[in-house]
Amino acid sequence: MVTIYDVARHAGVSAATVSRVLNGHTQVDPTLAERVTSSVAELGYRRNAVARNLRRSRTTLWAVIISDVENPFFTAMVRGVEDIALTAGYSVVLCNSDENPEKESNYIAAALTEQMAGVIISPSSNRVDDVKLLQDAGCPVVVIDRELQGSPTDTVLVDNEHGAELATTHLVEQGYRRIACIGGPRWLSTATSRYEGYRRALTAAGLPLDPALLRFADFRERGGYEAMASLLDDGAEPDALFAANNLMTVGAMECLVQRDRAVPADIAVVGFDSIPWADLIRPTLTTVAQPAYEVGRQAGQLLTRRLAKPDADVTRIVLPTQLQVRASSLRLS
Amino acid sequence: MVTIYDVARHAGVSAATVSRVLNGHTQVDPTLAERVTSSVAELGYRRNAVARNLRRSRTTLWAVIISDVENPFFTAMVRGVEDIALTAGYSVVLCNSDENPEKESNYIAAALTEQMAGVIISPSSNRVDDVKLLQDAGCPVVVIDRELQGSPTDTVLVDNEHGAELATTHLVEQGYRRIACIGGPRWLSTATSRYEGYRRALTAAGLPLDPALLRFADFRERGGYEAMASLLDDGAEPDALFAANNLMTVGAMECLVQRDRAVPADIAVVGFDSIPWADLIRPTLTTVAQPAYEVGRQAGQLLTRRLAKPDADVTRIVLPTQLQVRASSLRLS
DNA sequence: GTCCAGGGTGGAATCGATTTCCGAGCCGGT
DNA sequence: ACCGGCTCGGAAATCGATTCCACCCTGGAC
Repeated sequence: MVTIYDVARHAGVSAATVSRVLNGHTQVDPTLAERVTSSVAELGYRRNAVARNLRRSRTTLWAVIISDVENPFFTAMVRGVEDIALTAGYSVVLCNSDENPEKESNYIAAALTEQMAGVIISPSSNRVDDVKLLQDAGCPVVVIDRELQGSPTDTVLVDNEHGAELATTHLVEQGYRRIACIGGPRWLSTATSRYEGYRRALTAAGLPLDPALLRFADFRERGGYEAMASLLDDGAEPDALFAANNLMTVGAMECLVQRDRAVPADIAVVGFDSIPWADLIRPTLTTVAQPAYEVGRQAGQLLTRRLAKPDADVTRIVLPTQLQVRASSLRLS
Repeated sequence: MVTIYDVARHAGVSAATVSRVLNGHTQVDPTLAERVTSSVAELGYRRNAVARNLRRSRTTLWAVIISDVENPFFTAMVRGVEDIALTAGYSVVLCNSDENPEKESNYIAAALTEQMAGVIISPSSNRVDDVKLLQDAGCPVVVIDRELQGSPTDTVLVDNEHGAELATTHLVEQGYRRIACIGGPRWLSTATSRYEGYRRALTAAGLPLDPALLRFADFRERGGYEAMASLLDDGAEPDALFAANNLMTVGAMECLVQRDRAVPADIAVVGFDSIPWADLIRPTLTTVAQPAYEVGRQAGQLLTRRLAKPDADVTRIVLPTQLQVRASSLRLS
């Protein structure tokens, strides 16, 4: 393995000079600099980032800890983070916590021991401890998608409550009266906000909040499927459904397809968060679209800002959601 | 920041002993060990992985360089890699090359400078140079999904040619005669193999290979859309389509929907690689399913094996594909 | 009682880069 | 000719862990 000393010897300078040329902080005689760069090329030298990071006691890596790699929302978001990271000279390490608090803790511990420059996380639990751990260790953190109570942290969210309210109101306006809701895990702020939006829309419309029409699942496809099945089996007779995330919407739809319930004739459906290729699904799905990529970008920008100014005020960004009406929620005349 | 020396001082032992306790390689007096562990807990010590990696000149990180995070095939595969990595004591760093050879080169360079323990890559070009670079530096590499000519490397593939042949033959058997093909970038082995399978099936059936029915796109949704549009606009009059990957299938379908071409009545469709929620798409899509998760697992296992035995023989694993017939390819009677 | 084997421990070197500190050389002004 | 100030290069310290090596101590063999 060729080290900086080999380069120095080959170029007839000291290791310090090689380092200076490589990092370009201070002035170096152009002649020497030229000798150094050509020696680097000739020997095929690549600097050892581990040694470098140790000495500088910081890295150029961001850990992005997301709760589900297979959810298109998160992958789109990661793209947004990546684009910011690259322009700011950082690389992104993607960690998949799989909605599992234990895996999440492990990744956080790893981020600390690996001296990551910063962490962007969508917490899968509302344990504040882990995030606190990072902050106490001086590691900048940005929380995305889900709000964390208790410790002030830079956060990027979408307007979940308003989105859910729009979706539900839309169903009301279409004339649906028995609007069921498949909510997410109660400990996630996204789930509670979306449920709250649903509730608000119902009361605003003067409709009762019927517990028989409520189910809470796990934000996964299978959970959505089972919640829908239970709604149908228990005879709650919903005429419409609001599902609180994309995967559960899909699961619910699959259940409806399997049981030959026509959408929207028998049951109208609105989902939260868009679904790839929503146009190919029949009927096309009405969804509350979230600016996933933009969430990632904003989180990236927040992190770069905090890296530059560790003591800046804590920021909380809320991005708007948008109701995209398609066929699945329209009242057939 | 608390270091191993702080722990040593607090526990009244030497740093060497602390290290021995932490790593558990050699025997340490249980009394001392106990003192060390409680000091670690009390001081909240976390070992500095950067320093550790420098000294041991190896890390416990795998870089997984995939060509598109937003393609469900790759995310499923990553899950497979992850599961193996975790049990083997490694962490996975996911890098998204975005089918961009330059980004890919950057990630490879980063993997080298960061002293990654190993790399799993789905190359977005057929430049062997980059992969050679890794191997020359002694960094174990496993190539997945796409074959790389020229240098022997552990590889995990699926049986692309056979899968494509099955798909095309199926269309032939359904009575279609003007079967179009939207292929992928010619420099990717997946694209050429799938095209080859298509070609073989046609000649086996005694059908001509009509250039008017051929398009080559970029494995992306937009590319599939445009290829389909061009097939329709140029009056090639296909009665069926074989699309060489999932995203292009979706793009083509979107084009067909937009132009009111009924599937399969006007044009039958078979896609390579499955699509999430294929059951919700109308008509349901016939696809060649790949064992994405299993590809990842096998790649992970190959990597652990090579890490254990750097000189083991090069392995090439080919996993089977499977035709899943759904509505989009059936001849309506 | 002496010697030897061997487990357990601490001191110090080491990994490969960065960065501080200091001295050498050069320039222009007096 | 001398001096102050400035630029640039090199020697050496440093980051925080691991690990080699030397030493001590204990117990068993003779």
